[in-house]
Amino acid sequence: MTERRLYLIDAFALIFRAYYGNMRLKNGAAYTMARMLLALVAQHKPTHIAAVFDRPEPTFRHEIYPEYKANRAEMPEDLRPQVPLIKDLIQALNIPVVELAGYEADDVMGTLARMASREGLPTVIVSPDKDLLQLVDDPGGVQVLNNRDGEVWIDRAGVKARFGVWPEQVVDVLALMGDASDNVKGVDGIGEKGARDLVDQYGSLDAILAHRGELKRKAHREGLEAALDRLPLVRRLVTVVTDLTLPVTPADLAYPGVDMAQARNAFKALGFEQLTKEFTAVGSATAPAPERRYRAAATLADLEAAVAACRQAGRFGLDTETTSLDPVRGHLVGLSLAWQEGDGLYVPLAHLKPGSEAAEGALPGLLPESGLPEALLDLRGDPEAFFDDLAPHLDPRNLPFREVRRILAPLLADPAVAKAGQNLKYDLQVLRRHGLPVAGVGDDSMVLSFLLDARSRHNLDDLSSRHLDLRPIPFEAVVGKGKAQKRFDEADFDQAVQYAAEDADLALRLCRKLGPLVDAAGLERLYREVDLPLVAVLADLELDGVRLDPAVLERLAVDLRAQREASLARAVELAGEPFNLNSPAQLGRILYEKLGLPVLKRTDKTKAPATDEDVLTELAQREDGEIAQVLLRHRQVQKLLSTYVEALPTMVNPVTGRLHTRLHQAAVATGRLASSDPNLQNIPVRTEEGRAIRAAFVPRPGWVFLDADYSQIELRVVAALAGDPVLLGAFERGEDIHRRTASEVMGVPMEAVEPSQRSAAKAVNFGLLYGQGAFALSGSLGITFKEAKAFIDRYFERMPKVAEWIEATKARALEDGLVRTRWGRVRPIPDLHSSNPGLKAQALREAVNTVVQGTAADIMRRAMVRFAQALAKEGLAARLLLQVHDELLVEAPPEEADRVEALLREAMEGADDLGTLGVSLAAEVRRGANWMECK
DNA sequence: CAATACGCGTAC
DNA sequence: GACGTACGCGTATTGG
Repeated sequence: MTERRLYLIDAFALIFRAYYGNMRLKNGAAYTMARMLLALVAQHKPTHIAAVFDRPEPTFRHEIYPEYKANRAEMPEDLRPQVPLIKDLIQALNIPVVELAGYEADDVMGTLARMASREGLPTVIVSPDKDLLQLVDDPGGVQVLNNRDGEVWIDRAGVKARFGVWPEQVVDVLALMGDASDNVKGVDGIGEKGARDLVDQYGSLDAILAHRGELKRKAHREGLEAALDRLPLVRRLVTVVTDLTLPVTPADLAYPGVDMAQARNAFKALGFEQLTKEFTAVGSATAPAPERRYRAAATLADLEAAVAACRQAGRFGLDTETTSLDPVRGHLVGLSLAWQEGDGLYVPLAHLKPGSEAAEGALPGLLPESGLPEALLDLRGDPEAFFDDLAPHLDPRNLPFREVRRILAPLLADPAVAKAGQNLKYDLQVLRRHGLPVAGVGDDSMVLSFLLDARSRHNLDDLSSRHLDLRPIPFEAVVGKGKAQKRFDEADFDQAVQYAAEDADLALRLCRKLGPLVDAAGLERLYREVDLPLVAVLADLELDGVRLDPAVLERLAVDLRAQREASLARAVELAGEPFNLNSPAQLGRILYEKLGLPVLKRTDKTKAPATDEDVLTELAQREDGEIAQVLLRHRQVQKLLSTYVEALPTMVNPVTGRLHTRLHQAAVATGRLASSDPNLQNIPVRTEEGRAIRAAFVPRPGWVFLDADYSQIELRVVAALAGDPVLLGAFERGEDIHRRTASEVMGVPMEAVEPSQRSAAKAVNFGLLYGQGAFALSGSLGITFKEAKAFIDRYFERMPKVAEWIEATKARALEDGLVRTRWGRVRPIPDLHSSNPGLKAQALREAVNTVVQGTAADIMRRAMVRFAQALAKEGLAARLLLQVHDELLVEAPPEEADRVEALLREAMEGADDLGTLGVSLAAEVRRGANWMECK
């Protein structure tokens, strides 16, 4: 018999969470609410339960304080109609709905909880709202279940731990800090932290008031003095009422359990197909779990049998579990193999003993500050020694790493056995760092999904529900969320097994499903010859990293900090008061309210007066514009310092001494790669000062950098796709394309083109790629709209094929609702048929730009694969370090430099071998002792 | 405290 | 309305 307990659901709080968690589906809030309640009922088997709602009528709080909740936004349009549906749904689940006019759900729950306590019935309040912590009372009394972050139970000690004070002190804290969302003002100068500290120190609000003259902080003393009259009212507003007269008693809330048929009818009426199906099954009172054959390997013989089965199958799903999402941090905790659908074997390697002290620093072999496994990072360390050190802390259910490695290594390294995974790049990196190199990347569900639709989401959860109609165990369900989040090696063992084995199974199933779709879409070659081999190329690139010389940046930092201080001082002097130069809001007040400068532009979202570079440049021209000038300089310096000069050195990996960026293959809708942590695709180059940062990027000692740029690759793509003879001719003759454009459009001979004419032509050429209009061109060139329009018109007159191609591309996009690159990569563009003319125009620009940018991106991907293959074939030591859209950075030993340069040029210039473009590609290679010298 | 939004600025 | 694709920093707000 389960323990008697009353569960009180804070209905609106959960509904809002359900709503924001599932906005995309029609009736998404109702659906998610149903799922949450079913999970709660299945997991906790409550003996008593109620869903408590707020009523729309004003409450006693409005009566004693008219402004109560006056700032509340209306309920979202698409949520309001769901509320009655949700009420019906809850009742269909046999859960009683309780509400009382004039009082909020909090008060009803408070009263019910107190009544239950008196009857000896323990109560659990399910809510993320901190206000309810005041009701907590144990042992055997009231607990709060915050199921926002996984599941967090909060008892008296929990309130103290999370909120800093005991439950009976919560109202005092709330009174001091107020509640912005209810429009209740607390004490000026006291925020949440201040309130907690004060109550903790003095014990209660009354005690604080009695000692208000002695408080340390002036702001606290003055704030309290000013709020003295208001505080009793505030305290009453935030206090939950526990003595209402209710039409129900806890005994009335006994829970009979879900009635399958009744629930099924409700789900069906709401159109929840999956749930309807689940509840159609005969049998138990709760939703039947789909059959899982997921288990952990208990012995090495289990593993050996699995390896044999994988070999037999010729391909298997592979997934690794680690202590960190960052592929160059953390260590292997286990790995999963799945060789037939529905099965999955998890191999546990480094799960900690339950309840063992798992503080990061306490684990042997981890660098104390970063938690990095030292032995594993530089690829030369000894992973087995690391696991030996770990052994005393490990759960006995783990298998010994040394033996597992011996058994698995040949399978993983065998290119004839295909590995299927979700984001295999990550697994490749983790395994290689543990002395388990992988060959035979057979399929990657993330890469497949990206090829089919570059716009959608590609994580395992989304893919599984979209393509398999399965909802995998959420990662958070295993490790928790927020403060209570654990590392994977600390998670519950059995849950970890299910989660991990499922991932390998799902990846295998997704690849089986998506592979044929990619083939059917005519994308097989793009997948097999570009995107799939790119996975291993990027894995290596990221692991290699690039060397950074911190001394270069430190010198730069000293100089820039001095400049920043000087401009700060001058700006404050000109403003007449101190302010935060980094705050556009504060800056706006100074510029436009205090100094009375004219507002030239407003921001898009909030219509606040803009303070961007354009505006400041304009203001700087004025007599009283010195402050704008100073700010421009400050902005530039601050940007360089905060984003690059001070940030980059902190991201250097302490073991490798190198910067390991991440390159994302399935991130950019056009097919470009994206770089992050740090982003090395936006290192400054335009200004001299910014460029100096590139001098800190250096090859390993004794080696050289080779840096290769595609020349005008996007314009070449346009020329080829449009078949424009003027542009194609210019490229074939190796001419300066902007000069040629100027010559054609302005009707002057090539040698007579003025620099200003060339730069105008250059602007038009770039604008072309983005679908720029005359208005924007006039702005960027500082000419009139009329002049710009005439310029563009003449451009298309001289190059009519380009105009035709643009129109044809738009027409095709409108017909298909999507665009494709030269090699078939797909990007759906939903707004193409928008009734909003602005959105539609934007969609058309996106369509044209995507074909150009995406085709160039495909070519660059292919070039990277070709180059990596060439290096491997010739057994060279040179390494590919970075890709910046049209540029590849390589480091090589000096004796390899000539050969590598030839290979690099060949790889890039011949990279349209998947479907000839019809224009020659040109790559320019430079050498240098640092990245700056390569420009 | 953390997550999120915003304004801004860097790259190609 | 009027130029496409990204990522990151600092500030300010929110958390229902």
